[in-house]
Amino acid sequence: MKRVGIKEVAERAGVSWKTVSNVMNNRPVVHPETRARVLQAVEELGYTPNLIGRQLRQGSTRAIALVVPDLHNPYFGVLAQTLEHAAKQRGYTISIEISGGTVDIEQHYLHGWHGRLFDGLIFSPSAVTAEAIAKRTDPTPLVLLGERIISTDVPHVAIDNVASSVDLVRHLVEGGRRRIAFLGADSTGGISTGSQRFEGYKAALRFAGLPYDAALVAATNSWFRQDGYDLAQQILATPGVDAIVCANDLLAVGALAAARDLGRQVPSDLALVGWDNIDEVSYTSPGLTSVAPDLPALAEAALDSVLGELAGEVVIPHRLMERESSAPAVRA
Amino acid sequence: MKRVGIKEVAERAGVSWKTVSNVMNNRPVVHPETRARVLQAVEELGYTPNLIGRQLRQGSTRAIALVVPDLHNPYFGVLAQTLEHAAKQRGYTISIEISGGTVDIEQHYLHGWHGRLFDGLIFSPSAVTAEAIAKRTDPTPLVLLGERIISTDVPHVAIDNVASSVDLVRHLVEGGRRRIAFLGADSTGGISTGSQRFEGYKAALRFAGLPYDAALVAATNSWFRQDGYDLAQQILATPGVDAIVCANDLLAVGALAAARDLGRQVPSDLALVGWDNIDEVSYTSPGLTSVAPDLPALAEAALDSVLGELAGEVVIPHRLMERESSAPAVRA
DNA sequence: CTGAAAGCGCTTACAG
DNA sequence: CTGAAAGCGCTTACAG
Repeated sequence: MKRVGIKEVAERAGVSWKTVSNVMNNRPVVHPETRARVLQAVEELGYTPNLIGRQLRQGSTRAIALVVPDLHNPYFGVLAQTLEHAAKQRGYTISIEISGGTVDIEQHYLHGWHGRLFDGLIFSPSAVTAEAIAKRTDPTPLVLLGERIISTDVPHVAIDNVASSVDLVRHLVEGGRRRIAFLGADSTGGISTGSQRFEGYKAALRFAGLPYDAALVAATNSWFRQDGYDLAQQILATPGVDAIVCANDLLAVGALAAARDLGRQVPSDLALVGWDNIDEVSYTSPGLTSVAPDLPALAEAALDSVLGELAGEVVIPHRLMERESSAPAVRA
Repeated sequence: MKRVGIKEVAERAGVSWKTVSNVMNNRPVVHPETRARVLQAVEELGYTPNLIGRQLRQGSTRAIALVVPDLHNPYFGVLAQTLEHAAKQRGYTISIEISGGTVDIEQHYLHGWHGRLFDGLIFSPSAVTAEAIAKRTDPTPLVLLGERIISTDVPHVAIDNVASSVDLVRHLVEGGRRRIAFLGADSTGGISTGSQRFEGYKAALRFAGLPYDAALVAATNSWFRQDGYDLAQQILATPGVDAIVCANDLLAVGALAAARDLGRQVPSDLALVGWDNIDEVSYTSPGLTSVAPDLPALAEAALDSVLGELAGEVVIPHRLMERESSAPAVRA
């Protein structure tokens, strides 16, 4: 089936192909009757404009790449969908790119090896270092999601990870928890989402007058359910733990399964909390308390930033979604 | 920052830009020394080829769109990632497109209004009708995921939905279940994934000599956790139900929550099973039995089909992942 | 092995 | 309001 081009349409409508272009782009300069003739020809021939030609000429694709590490975490799927919705309002498209958390692929996007296919990059960094980002020469606008990587002046958008962590710990303390563990500290020592949540945890413990105990901290940069399961087993070997702050919901889901297998009751003898508020945590037993980022706000801010309407750092509101997993401990 | 083009590279290397093109495409015709000079110029100038130019010239993007209804279902994220991995081996890219389950957007892709951005379409149909697909004139190769929509000869790739449903029901019967409900029958009456799973359910009941009871069937084409929760409540109002076959895992997760809220014990007085084998069902309490499609096989078949190396219908192997939710009933 | 020309399908000034 | 020309950045034959 031969593809029909703008020339065939012009010929059938008896106009120049420039006029067809004007009609397709809804420019007001076309005589209504001419426009009608053109539209009819378009209809009859089933013409659809070739966007590649337009993109080449305009030097823009009106597509923005969202680079995420892994779609096994449903948070990223929902994030992508929220962004897609917001981008559409502005006449842009979101392209979901999976980095697999590998340095190679992350670099690929950072350094423009994607070949101008995107007008901007919304980047959820995983493996790449701050230096690599700083060395960047590719002019594609970039915004980072999550914590600022130290020493770069790249714009970034995130909730306040320290504050939200403090909120969680205060909530646990108010519920009577005293031996609160942390699962998901950064294992590389950089500034990351995990490290900031860990900072908030330590600050809140201090404020509450609770001792910090390194035995109650498990470090990992792999945040899947199985990691939560394995590390919670480890944490719960220490006696007396009555709560675990998990650096994301997937870890909390895994920790919940571990608690169950160890015969620990949630929430009566163990509280569990996390971040992201993925759909799943409303349906676990018990439901898991989670920090919910304002996803629509995040999407708007990321787009504003990547489209050059906003610079620097943006802090997104968050909300503590309290569920049964952190209900007050039953005091003896 | 001005973008550097192929001409600047050619100039700096002292060759014609055609030679640069030859080097970039790893064509063997270039003198090693010339190639080295070119590569050095590329490096020094930070040149990255503009893929839009190439795509326009070649009439191909080497990108395949995966059109899915909604990324709130984690199955589609994992499917996308599997496809992406498989496509990369073949030098192709996957573009995840979200239809929102709306006819408009589905039509958009089916009828080529995407503007030649994709060399092929892997389509998980949700709202679109068989007629709309049959009326298609756009020449972009198309493969459907899931059940064949009746009366079209478009290639499709799916597990055997009838057989897998029979497998589930037999498993339940062997576990001693006798009043088995079905959640997720097609509410529109067409041929769909839901309708085929429902057919398998009815066939298996008949084979097992169990009566079919319409009161035990809940129809819905919305397959999220909340739908499962609501409809399971409804089904469980009928006394004696000892198992529910849910048309996907999300429905089963919702049904599990409903059972819990109604004080029903899973699996001792109610068994629950589903399809898709999403990660989540290994961590619910109890774990949910699910039909696992062979995702890598599905990805390969979908690519073979859309790239024209395979025609017609492909049936993908599936496996029954037995978990605690369908453990044999304790007989009195 | 390298060079000069043409063309992919559009849009962008510029005339008329 | 419409037309003829040029050009976006590449690759594809075709000569040499």
